[in-house]
Amino acid sequence: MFRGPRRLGHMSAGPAESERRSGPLLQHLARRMLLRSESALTPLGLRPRHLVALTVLRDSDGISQQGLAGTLQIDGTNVVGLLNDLEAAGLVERRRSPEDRRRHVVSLTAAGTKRLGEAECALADAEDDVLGALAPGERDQLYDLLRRASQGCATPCAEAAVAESPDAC
Amino acid sequence: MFRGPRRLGHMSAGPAESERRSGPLLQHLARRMLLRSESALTPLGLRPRHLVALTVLRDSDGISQQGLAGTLQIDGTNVVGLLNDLEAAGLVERRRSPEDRRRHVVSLTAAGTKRLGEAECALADAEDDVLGALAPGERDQLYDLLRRASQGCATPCAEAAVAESPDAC
DNA sequence: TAGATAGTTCGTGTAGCACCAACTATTTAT
DNA sequence: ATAAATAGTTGGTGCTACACGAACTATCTA
Repeated sequence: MFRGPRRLGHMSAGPAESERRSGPLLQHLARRMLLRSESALTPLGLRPRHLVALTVLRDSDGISQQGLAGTLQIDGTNVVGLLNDLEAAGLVERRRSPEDRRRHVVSLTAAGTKRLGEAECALADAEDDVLGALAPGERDQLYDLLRRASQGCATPCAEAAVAESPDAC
Repeated sequence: MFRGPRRLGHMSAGPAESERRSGPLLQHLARRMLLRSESALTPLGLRPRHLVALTVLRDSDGISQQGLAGTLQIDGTNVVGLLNDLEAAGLVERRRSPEDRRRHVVSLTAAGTKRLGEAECALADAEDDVLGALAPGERDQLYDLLRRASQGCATPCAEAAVAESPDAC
């Protein structure tokens, strides 16, 4: 039962169409993409999470490990292992920061940039598969939105949850 | 070393800017969203994965469990547990299909639709946090793209990987 | 000189899955 | 009618990607 019309214009409690959240869809599509990416990346010796790190590093080169932990939102101790992988493969470089010698400045190597490019080529099929319903222009649009969102919350996100908005929800 | 300009217009192997893939960014943002969603959903007795299922169910009501497994791309045996959770909470319903009585037709209950709406409200802060760099109109645009992509690969995706395209990559 | 901070290593725990086996109910093929 | 396939369920094992804690070094700051 209840397969009827979903009363779009309901007035009080029902969430208007505009109340829809991207979160669950983001997770859904990310998972689908993840599954297809794994096999595509294996020949390159990379895991999806490595690609995420490399992608983030391309946009924020010279970040500290702590900064990377903040951006990726994973624990610092796990960043170590992730970077160990990438550095062992010669894709990233850890250099001591001249200003604060406790810090490691992480950056892509030339090989890392190259490998990232190869990986993106290898992901073409996966993307065709998952985003097949979108026209090429729309995919560009999507990429643009994702990238801007990603850069926008580069680091500061972590403690912004205090803002008290009188949301009508 | 090699911090110099990244030779964007390189001619042969280097991936043009247009070769960028959404996959890694999708994963990145999905993770950020996931982390914030967990705490927001706890008071509602839901996990992020439940929200994904409910969201998918809203768009493909009356799907079979196998169909759901295909859409979510998780093993059928795990779908059982997921639906057990949701059914125990009264949010979804399993009815035997009249045409094929082996099948369970899964659909949102009224309570499920309501809870999903509440959850979407609860996710407002998380979304503000993660998609804060996007203007409201852009968020709508993003949602629209994600949803269309999601519906586009509803089920058939699984075995489409055979298409042989002469990609120049 | 003492304490904080960045990174490292090791170790434990957990959630979300995949995957296998065995079973029931039901449908389809022979 | 009987066999084989299919949808779902249950229970179990194992893996991966993390979180989180403890202990340590090097370095910076008070």
